[in-house]
Amino acid sequence: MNTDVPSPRRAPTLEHVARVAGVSRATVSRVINGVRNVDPEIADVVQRAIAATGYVPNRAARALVTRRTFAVALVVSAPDDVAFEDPFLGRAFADPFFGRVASGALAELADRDLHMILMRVNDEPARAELLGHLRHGDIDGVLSIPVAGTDPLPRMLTEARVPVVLFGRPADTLAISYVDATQDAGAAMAADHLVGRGCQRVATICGPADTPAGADRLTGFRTAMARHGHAYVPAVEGNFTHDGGESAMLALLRHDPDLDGLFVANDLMAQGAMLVLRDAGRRVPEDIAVVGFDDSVVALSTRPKLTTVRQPVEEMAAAMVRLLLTHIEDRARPVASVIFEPTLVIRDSA
Amino acid sequence: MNTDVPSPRRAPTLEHVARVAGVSRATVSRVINGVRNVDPEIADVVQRAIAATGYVPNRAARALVTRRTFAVALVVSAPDDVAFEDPFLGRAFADPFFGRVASGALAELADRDLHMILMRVNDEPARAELLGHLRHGDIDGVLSIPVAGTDPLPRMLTEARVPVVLFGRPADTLAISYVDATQDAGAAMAADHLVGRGCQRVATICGPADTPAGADRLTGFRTAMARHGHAYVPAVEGNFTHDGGESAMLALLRHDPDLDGLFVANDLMAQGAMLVLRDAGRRVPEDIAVVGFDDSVVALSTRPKLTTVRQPVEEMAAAMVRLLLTHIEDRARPVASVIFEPTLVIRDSA
DNA sequence: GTGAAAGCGCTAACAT
DNA sequence: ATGTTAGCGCTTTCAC
Repeated sequence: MNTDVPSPRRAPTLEHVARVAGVSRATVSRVINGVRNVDPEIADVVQRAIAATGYVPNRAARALVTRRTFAVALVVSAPDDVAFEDPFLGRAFADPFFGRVASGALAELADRDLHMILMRVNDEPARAELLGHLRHGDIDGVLSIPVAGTDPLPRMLTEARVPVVLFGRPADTLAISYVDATQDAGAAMAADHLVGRGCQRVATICGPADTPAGADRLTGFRTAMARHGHAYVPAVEGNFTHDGGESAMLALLRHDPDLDGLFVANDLMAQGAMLVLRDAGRRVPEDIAVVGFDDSVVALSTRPKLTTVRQPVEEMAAAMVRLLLTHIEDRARPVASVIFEPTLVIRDSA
Repeated sequence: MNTDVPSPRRAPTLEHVARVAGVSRATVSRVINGVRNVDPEIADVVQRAIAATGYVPNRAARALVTRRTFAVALVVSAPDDVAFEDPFLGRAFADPFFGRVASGALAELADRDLHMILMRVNDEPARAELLGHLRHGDIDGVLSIPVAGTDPLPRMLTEARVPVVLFGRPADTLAISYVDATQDAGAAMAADHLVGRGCQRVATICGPADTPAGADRLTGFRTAMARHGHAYVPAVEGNFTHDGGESAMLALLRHDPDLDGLFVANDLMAQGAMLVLRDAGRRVPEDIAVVGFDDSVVALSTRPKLTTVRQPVEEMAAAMVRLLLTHIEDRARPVASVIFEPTLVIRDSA
């Protein structure tokens, strides 16, 4: 192995490695990409040359020929009428939920040397641009976190036949891959727990009816309550924000002042609701037991600490990555979904 | 203009556009990159051809020759001993603060068609990899959010002479560009406000001494209090988390039970502190006035709502992007910093 | 099993 | 002012 090749000031290329190893570029390329047809002896020399030169493949060059960029987009998408300055969406990145998704996906991507490009799309030009990137091969696929049920992006992505995985089932019936948790089962756990501790007058603050998560949690909760003999459960819809939780709680209290159990469709709203309950002189859990959903960081910052249904968001995000990769590697692969089971985390509020 | 060129099933290339427009690739390239030497007439024909074909430049090809990828990394970095599962860092992405930075930077980048790659680096391999990407030209530059003062990354980036901008001034004296707010001035506003409303026994929950923000806010606060005749201000250090705020408040109360004013170095800790105060039977602001720092979303979810020093985080992040671009465009450009002024947002806690 | 050679789509000299 | 040409660094037939 020829060791006195001058080290270039630019990053070493395949060519350099090849010269150092005394072989051709093609062989080095084969070694790097793990193609079988390589003599172990030669492979070894090449490996040493790679180490000696500190060679790292150039992504752009590789992307140009393979038509894969080894980058996926994590997109937070919303319909046109939802501005990211809205309380609902302004939260998008600030929301602990988003942080967990990003975190889980990142861990899985980093292991594979894939880059994660963060994008926010909430208007037609942005959607067109995203599609352009995909079609053009600037991005290999997309992990999408839809924040509203009316978002047109999932359908566009599906029709463009582009690798995509959604967080949560799509609002419309769509042939699209997604990762979700059994929202209804989670809500049922909340119901069982509330009933189990003896609550008789139970209500719920549910999520927006046009979001699958909102709808499923409400249905699951009502079904389980019915099973326990509570045919009717008062529900007020909130928008998944802290303030939304406050207003919903106010409305609920006005209507049913003697509640002794409450299921809130996410922790942020539960936090708001608990503030209102305290202002109203209700003790939690003595007067009214409260169960949230998500197990986000805010569940630990309520007083008392929030009992809540935990979604394994990080693992779900990791699963999204794995699923997306199968689609990227085989464009013909049929859509699939991966469903996780939530768990009840019992703390002090119920 | 030749319009009957068959549309390729692959994304159109410069070549296609050139054929449609009846000119050479070079000319099309020139109009796309806004090089002057183009006949307005021809430029117009080319523009139409671009529109007709739906042409979008291929990033990989462009990156290969220009040695610019038009992508910057937003890195959340920490020293080796800080695991991202720590309460301190687990927050990283979940922290509303991070969300604001990402949001502000993204807006500025999107306007320029630059991609934002999210990275988390908290060990040596990750640091080496990041440096490799930079040196290799896989990434044009980095926006760094250091979460602890002892982080070695800023120095490494500086020494590698790579385009980088920090959020907040570096912990060490380093020739590095950064964007910051006048932390001491912000803390002084809190002091003035507390003294202005008549507080006599004032303490502070400060941030980690090894973070510039923590240190500056403490110094600024003490200096301003001294100016008002309060030579000594009790301080307990917290770690910028909700729980940290709780423990610090507990310690403070044990030591100085009769406080009537409190400055907390960030909103998250203020939230925790207020919970402890309530448990201790202290009314805010009647018994003790509380001022936070940041004006993050949690400032609106405390009871009473938190009076706090606002940092214009989104604008600061946008400034980081602009500063970074100057470094990317001119590698020899001397380091610079941009400093913003915080403002006091008066709500109900003080 | 290995090398030679062609190109991926683009920009930037260099000619004209 | 425009076209021609030579690569950027890599993968991938296709010969051998």
